[in-house]
Amino acid sequence: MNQHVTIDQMLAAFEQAGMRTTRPRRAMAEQLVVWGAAEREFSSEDLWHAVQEKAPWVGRATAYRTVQLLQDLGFLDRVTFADGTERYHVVAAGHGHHHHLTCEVCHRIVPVDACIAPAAFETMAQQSGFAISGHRLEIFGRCPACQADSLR
Amino acid sequence: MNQHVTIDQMLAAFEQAGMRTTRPRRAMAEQLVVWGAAEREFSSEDLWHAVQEKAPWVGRATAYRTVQLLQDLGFLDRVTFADGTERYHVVAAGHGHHHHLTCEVCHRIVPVDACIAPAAFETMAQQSGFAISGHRLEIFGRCPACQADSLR
DNA sequence: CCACGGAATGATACCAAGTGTCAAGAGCAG
DNA sequence: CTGCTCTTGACACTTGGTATCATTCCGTGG
Repeated sequence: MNQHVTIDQMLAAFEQAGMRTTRPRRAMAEQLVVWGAAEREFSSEDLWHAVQEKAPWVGRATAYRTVQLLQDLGFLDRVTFADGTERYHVVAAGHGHHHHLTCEVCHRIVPVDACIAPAAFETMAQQSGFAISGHRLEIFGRCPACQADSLR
Repeated sequence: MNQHVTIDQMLAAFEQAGMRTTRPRRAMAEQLVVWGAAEREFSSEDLWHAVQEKAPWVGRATAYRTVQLLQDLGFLDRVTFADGTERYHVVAAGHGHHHHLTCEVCHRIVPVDACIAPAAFETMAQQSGFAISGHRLEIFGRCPACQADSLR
């Protein structure tokens, strides 16, 4: 469990979705695997810049399109930080429903399993009449390293 | 309870915070009270446009500044919708900690009291070592009216 | 009632992030 | 290899928000 995603998995997902495995997509998958292993978060713009160092011919629009795509395919998670910025990170393979605890200083991300009780959803659905389809939970804090830093 | 905010309350809050009750702020407070009563959500840009009809001399920057300010003062809540857009709405007076259930079609907002159990925060704090400082929970669904619409 | 100091404003320029368009390029099936 | 079509790259454009700064106008103290 908590295995990091491989390039082959991403490319296979493209094929399976009836999409082509093109050179730009391979280049970006490579970069994302690296960032996934390092558990680093990034914006679409970041991805574009990083990929350009290895493959300068990749266009900006393509980077944005690919991030959108990989998000839809479930390889990327959009995470909101305490300062309101939104970035992405590579979701670990075989990781089910979870949310994110993020450091408001260094932006480190820790997945957490905690969530609202299903019964609570049931209750609010009945009280409001809504058909509930999804939710997002973001938890903010300061990671151990940044707590230590602020004491100095 | 669940009383809507009045213009006087907003202006009093400005004074109490050592800020001036200027003409633009009055104009925006008026608009916000209307939207608050109608439980309508809006962006900073929306506010600017709306206020301009009554007070064309109000500048864009001022609208943005005022929204930021009122958010800090606790009169406005930032709400995230299912499509990822972020907008504001006037928080009802005397309403404590709560989250939002939003309609993914018409953007209607319903406040809900449900939240994570304090014990769960305790657990994740201990497991991760983080000092937890805050959180955001957004719940998405389809309101009764929009469910009915989609059947037609 | 007036005058003054500084907060607040409005105009404008600017910036970052993301989208739409479309001709050209390149997977992949046959 | 060939051709169809998905995908791309370039770039103009839009949107949403911020920085700057001279000018305005609150609100206090006289």
